Amino acid sequence: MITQNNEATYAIGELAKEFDITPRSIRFYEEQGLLSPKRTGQNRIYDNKDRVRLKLILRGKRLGFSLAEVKTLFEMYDANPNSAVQLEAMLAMTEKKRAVLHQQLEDIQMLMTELDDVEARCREELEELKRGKIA
Amino acid sequence: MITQNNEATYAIGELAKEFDITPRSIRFYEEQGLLSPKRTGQNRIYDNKDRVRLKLILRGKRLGFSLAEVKTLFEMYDANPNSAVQLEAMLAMTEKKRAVLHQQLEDIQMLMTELDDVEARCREELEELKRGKIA
DNA sequence: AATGTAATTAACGTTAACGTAAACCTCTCA
DNA sequence: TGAGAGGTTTACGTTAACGTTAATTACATT
Repeated sequence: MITQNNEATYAIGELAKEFDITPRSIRFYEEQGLLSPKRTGQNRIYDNKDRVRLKLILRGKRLGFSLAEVKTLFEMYDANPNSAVQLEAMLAMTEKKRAVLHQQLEDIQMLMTELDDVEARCREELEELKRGKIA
Repeated sequence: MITQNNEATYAIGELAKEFDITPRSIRFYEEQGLLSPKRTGQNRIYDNKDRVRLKLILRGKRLGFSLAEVKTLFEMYDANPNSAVQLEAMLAMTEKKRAVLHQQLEDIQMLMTELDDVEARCREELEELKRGKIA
């Protein structure tokens, strides 16, 4: 879709298809204060800045950030774009996330070890059953 | 607590303390059909079998099983204790869980790589800011 | 005019595992 | 006898990120 002043705009369905999400999700992001597209009457019209924001939202999600976290990042950026403060806040968040991931890695590895144990015991008992030791 | 016939029993608060959970949790497990203690009037009285069950519930949770999954394991075991069928069902569940964990491991490792990228870019921009290239 | 496609708002539903009152009983110890 | 400790049931609240109607509107095509 092209408007008079040569600016690309998008309908909600277009963005939804492009990023493989539902329109419901996009409206939800708006409801949460992460997007604020223009309107044509009732219909939402997204411009390039909106599209970039949406991209950033999805990227943040892939990185394991909650929508609330993405929102605070946006707010910091809007208040003070590309400042040292903003960049350091970003670093702080990635550090925090990294710590969480590290903990999760350890948890999962412990679980796997425990699963190994449980499996081993199961297999032993099955062997005994087959040999008729119990049955 | 000791009864006439020399069988150890437990009040809900005792078990809660021993396993470091709340009485509410224990009641919830009962509500979900995972426990069925005797009663003295209204009060719940847990015997050794109940205590073992509770232990197994918590162990299952540590292993990443949902209460619903633990319940099906219990039901299978109750129907046919220590049978090959039961043991193989257990193995099937641990295998499934192992696959999930493996996927999670990969996801987390990808996230960490992405975080590395983001961090590196942040640090570069910070450097530029310090050198006054932008400011 | 009828049909189809895409959009809108509002609001309840979903999942898991409890947390959190509220209002009550009941025993024990000082 | 009065305070406190611990027990009970019932039932709504919590969290996140949407899914899923429903009822309506608007535009385009046939």
